[in-house]
Amino acid sequence: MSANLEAARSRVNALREAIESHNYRYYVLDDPEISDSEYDRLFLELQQLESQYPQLLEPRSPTQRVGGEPLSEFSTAEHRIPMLSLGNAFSEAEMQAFDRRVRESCDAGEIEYCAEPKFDGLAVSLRYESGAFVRGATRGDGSRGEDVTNNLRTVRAIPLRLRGASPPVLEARGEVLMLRADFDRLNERQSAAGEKEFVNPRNAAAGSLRQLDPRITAQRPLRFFAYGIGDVGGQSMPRAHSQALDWLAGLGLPVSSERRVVSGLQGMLEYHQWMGSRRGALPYDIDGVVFKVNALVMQEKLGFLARAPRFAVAYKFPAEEATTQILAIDVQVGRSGTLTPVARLKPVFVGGVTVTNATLHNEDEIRRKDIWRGDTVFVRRAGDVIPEVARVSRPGARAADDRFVMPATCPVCRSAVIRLEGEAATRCTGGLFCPAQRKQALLHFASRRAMDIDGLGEKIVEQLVEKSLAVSPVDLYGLKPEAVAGLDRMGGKSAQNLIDAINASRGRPLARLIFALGIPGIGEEVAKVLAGHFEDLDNLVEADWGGIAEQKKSLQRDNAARKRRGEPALPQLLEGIGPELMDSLAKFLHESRNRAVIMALNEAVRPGLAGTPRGAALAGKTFVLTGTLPTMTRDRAKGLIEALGGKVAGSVSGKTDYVVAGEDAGGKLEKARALGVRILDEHGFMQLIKKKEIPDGR
DNA sequence: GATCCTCGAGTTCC
DNA sequence: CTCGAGGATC
Repeated sequence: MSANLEAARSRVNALREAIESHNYRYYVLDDPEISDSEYDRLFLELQQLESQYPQLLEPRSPTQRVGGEPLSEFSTAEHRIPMLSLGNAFSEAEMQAFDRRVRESCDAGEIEYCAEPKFDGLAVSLRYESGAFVRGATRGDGSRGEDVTNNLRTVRAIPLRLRGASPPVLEARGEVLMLRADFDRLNERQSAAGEKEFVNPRNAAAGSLRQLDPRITAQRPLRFFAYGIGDVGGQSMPRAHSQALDWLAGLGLPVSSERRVVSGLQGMLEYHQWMGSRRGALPYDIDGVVFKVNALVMQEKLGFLARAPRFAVAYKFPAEEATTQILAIDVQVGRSGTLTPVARLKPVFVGGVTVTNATLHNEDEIRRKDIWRGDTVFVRRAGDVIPEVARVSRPGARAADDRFVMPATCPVCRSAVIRLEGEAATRCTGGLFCPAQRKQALLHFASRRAMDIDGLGEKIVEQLVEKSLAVSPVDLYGLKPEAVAGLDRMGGKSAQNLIDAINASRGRPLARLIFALGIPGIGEEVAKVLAGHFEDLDNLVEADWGGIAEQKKSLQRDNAARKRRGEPALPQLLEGIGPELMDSLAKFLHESRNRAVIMALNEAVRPGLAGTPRGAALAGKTFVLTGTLPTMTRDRAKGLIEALGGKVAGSVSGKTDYVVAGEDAGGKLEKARALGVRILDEHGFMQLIKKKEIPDGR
C-alpha cells in the first residue's frame, strides 16, 4: 500500500513537472515539444492518479487551477504601486516631441528605448510570494482594482509557480487577452450553444475575466503577456527594462516575442511602421506600440506625471474609420445645463463595436466640420473608445432644414438658452427648474465618486423627478419606502434596498458631499481642498470670499518674494482655487435656496472628514530616513515631512509609522521589515505626501 | 504674456 | 478618453 503510494507520489510529481514544463514551452517559448493530444493524455493521467490518491492533491497542481465556489461579488484589491496609464502619441511630430523631452531631461544624445506591441486586452497585476501565485487583480482605476485571483488561476499561460530562483515578492504586470483564432472558435461554440456571441476579442476577454464563477473562465481561452514589474522585493533589479522582461520570461511568465530594443527617434518610427505592417499577421489585436526608456536610472530621473510615467509613450495606430449616415442631430441637456448636439447614426461597425451615437460637442464643432443632417460621414473611435465624427465624406441632399441650428429654448424645459461670450457651450437657463438638470444633479449626487448610493440609477431618478418625490438631493433622505415601492420596476424588497443604500450614504466624507453638490467648476479635487480648509459646511457657507481672495493674493506675492530670496515657500492657501472658482462658489453659496439645501444636507448626512487633506497632513506621524534617496537630500526630505506636521526620528521602533529607504539602506530597513513598519522608496514617499489626506477607507 | 499641467465636464458601449 | 478652461509657473 505504502509502496504503491510512494510510486504514485513520484509519478504525480513527474507529471506535474512535465505539464508545467510543457506549459512553459508552449506559452513562454512558443515552441511546444509535444502535441496537444499528448499533453491532454498527461493531464488525464495526473487527474486519475489524484482522484485515486486524494492525499496527493495540492493547490499548486496544474489540475487545481479551478478552485473555490462562485463569488457573489469581487473584493477590491489595492495596488500598493499604482497601475498607471500611458501618454499617447498619434503622429511623428508627437513622437519627436516625446524623444526631445526625454533627451533634454536626461541630458543625453541618442536614447535607447525598449519597444513592444500595445496589446488590446485588459491590464492585470499578478502577485507572487516565494514563487507562488497568490493574488491577481484588474487595473481598475489604477489604485484599486478587483481581486480576480481565482479566475486568473485558470489561465494556463499564467504559471502557478515561478521557475528557478524566484524573489520573495514579485508583482508582475501585463495584459490578459484572447487570440483572434481562439475568439473565432469561442464564438462558433457560443452560437452553436445558442449563447450570445462576443463582439470582439477584447470584450470576450474582459467578459471572461469578470465571471464570478471561475469554472466559466476556465473554459475561455485566455492568454497573458507580461510587460513590466510593479513591485519586487528582496531582489536587485536589472539595469534596463529589456533585461527585466528577459528576467520575467526566465521566471516562466510569457513576454511578447515582438519586443526589441531600438535606438532614438528613428528606431521608434521604424518599429512603429514595421509593427503596423505586420499587424494583421499577428495572432492577437494590438492598437499601437509602446516605447519605454530602457535604462532604469533614466526612468527614475524622468519620473511621473499625474497619471502616466514620463519615460514611456504609446504610439497608436491610426483609428479604423467607417462611413455611415447621419440620421438626425438631437440635443441633450447635461448636469450644468450644457446643450450638447448628438449625431444619431445609421448603425455602423467600427473599431470592434456597433456605433449608433456620436457627440458633436457644440455648435462651433459642427460648423467647423460642416456637418449637416443626411450627410455621409467618417466615424472612428477616438482612442478606440469614444465614437467621433471625423469629417464629412459626402454631403447629403442638404435642404435648408438639414442644417443644424442650436435651439433658442431648452428642448426639455423650454427655458431660454444662452451662450456666453467666449464660451463654446450653449446653456439652458432653467437651472433646477429644468427636469433634465434635476435628474442629472441627482444622478451626480448618487454617483460612485460622490455619495455612492447603489441602485439609484437613471430609471429610478427619472421617476422620482417626474413624480416630484425628489426635487433636491436632501429629499432622498426623507423618502418613504411606501412611496418608492409605488414606482415602476420596484417591489417592496428593492424599495427597501434603495432606502438602505441612501441611509448608508449618511456619514460619508465631507469632500464627497461637497463634490456631490455639483457646484459649477467644483470637481473631486477642488472639493477635497475645500473640505480640508473649512472642515465643515457651516464654515464653507459663511466664508467671506472677498477676504479670502485678498489673503490669497498677498500670500502669493509673499511667496514670490521668498522665492527670489531662495527661501522655501509657505503652504499655498486653497491651492488650485483661483478667482474664477471663488466667484462660482460665492455665487452658488449666495443663493438662499442653495444655502437651505446645504444646511439640510448637513443635518441629514452629518459628513465625516475621511479622505480630507489637511495643512498638517502628516501630523502625529513619525518617519525614519535611511540610505541615500535618488533625487533628494535627506535634509529636503526632512523639511518636507516637518512642513506637513510629521516628525523625523533617528531610529526605528514600534512607534515608527514609515521608513523612507534609499540606496544602501542598512540596519534600520531590516528592523522596519522585522517590525512590519511600512517602507517607502522615494517615489512612494512623494506619492504619500502628494495625497496628503486621511485615508478614505472605501 | 506664454506655456505647461491639472482638473472638470461630457460622452459611448457592454 | 478628450477637450477646454483655469491655475501655477517662468
